[in-house]
Amino acid sequence: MSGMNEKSMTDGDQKQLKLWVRMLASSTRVVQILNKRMKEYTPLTLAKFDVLVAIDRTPGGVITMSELSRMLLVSNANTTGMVSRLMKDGFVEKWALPTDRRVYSVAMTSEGRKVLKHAIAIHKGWVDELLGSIGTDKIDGLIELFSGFKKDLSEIEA
Amino acid sequence: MSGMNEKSMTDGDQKQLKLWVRMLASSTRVVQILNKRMKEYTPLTLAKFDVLVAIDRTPGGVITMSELSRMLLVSNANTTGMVSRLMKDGFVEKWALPTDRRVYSVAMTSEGRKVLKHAIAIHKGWVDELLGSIGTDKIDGLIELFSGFKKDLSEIEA
DNA sequence: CATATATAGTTTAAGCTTAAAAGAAAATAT
DNA sequence: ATATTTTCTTTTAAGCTTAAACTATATATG
Repeated sequence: MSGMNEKSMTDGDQKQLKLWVRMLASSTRVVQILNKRMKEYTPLTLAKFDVLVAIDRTPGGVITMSELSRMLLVSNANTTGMVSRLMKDGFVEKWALPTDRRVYSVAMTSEGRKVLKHAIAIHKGWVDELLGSIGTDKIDGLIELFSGFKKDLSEIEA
Repeated sequence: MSGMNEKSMTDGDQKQLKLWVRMLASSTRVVQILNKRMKEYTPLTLAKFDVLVAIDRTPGGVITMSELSRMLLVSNANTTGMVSRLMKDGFVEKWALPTDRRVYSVAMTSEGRKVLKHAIAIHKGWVDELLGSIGTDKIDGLIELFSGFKKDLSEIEA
C-alpha cells in the first residue's frame, strides 16, 4: 500500500479534523476583529459592508435581491433583512422593476458610496495587518489552494 | 530593494485581501454544510456541538462558565444562552460552587454524552469528506501554518 | 380565457452572537 | 466592621442567520 500502514492512514484522517479546527479558529478570530473595528470606525457592520461591496462589484451598480443572495451565499430572507436595515441607514435604495414587479432593484445611495469607499480602504489595511504574519512566499500557493477548495466545495451537497 | 519594484509590492498587498476573501468563503461554506447536516442527523446545532466538545475536553468533565467562554472564544453572555438551551435539551447540568457561589460548574448529562459521542463520529466523517480535496501532502504544512497564524492573531488587539 | 405551476421576495419563529448594564457574591481596603 | 472594588454571571436590546410558510406576480397549459 505504497508505504502506508494502518496507523499512518488513521493519522492522516485525524489531521484533516485538526486542520479544520485551526482554520476555523483563525478565520473566526479574524472575523471577530474585523467586525469590531468596522463598527468602531465606520457606520457599518461587517455584514453590511459585505452587502455594499457586492452591490459595488455589480456592473452598473444595480442588483436584484436574488442576485445579492447568490453573491453573498446567504438566504433570500437574510438579504431582505440586510437591505431593509441598509435602507433605514440611508445607504441603499430599492425599487420594483416595471417589467416584472416581483423583482426588486437595489443600488447604493451617494451616502452609501461615500461610506463604502472609506470602509474599503481601512478594511484592506486591517486585512493586510491581520494576514501580515503569513509569509509573502506562501500567499500565492494559498490563494490557489483556497480557490480550488472553494470550487470543490461547491460540488458537495449540504 | 531585492528585486521588488513598487508595482510588485502593491500586488503583494492585493493578494492578502484576495486570500482572505477566498479563505473566508471556504470556511463559511464548510460551516454552513456542517451546521445543516448536524441539525439533520443529530439533536444538536454546530454551536451546541462545540459547547459539548469543550466540556468533553476538560479533565474531569466539569467546567465553569468563564472557562467555557474562553475555550470557545465567545462572550460570557453567549455562554449563558448556550448553556441554558443545552439544559433545556437535557444535555448539560449546572450548579453553583459551594466554595464560591458566584461560580457555576457545568457538566454533561449521560444523555448529553451519548448524543455527543455519535455527533463526534459523524462530524469527523463530514470534515474528512469536505477537506478531502486538500492533498494529504499539504495538510501538515497547513496545520503548521494555521497554528502559527492563530498564535500571531492572539497578539493582535481587536 | 382560466387555471395551474413557477419564480421573486417577504414574514415569522427560532437560534446564535455581541456590548452594555445590572445583580450577586467575594475579596480588599479603610 | 464597614465600605469599596473586583469577579462571575445574567439580563437586555440589537443585529445576523436560517427554514418554512406566505404573498404577489409571471408564465404555461388546458
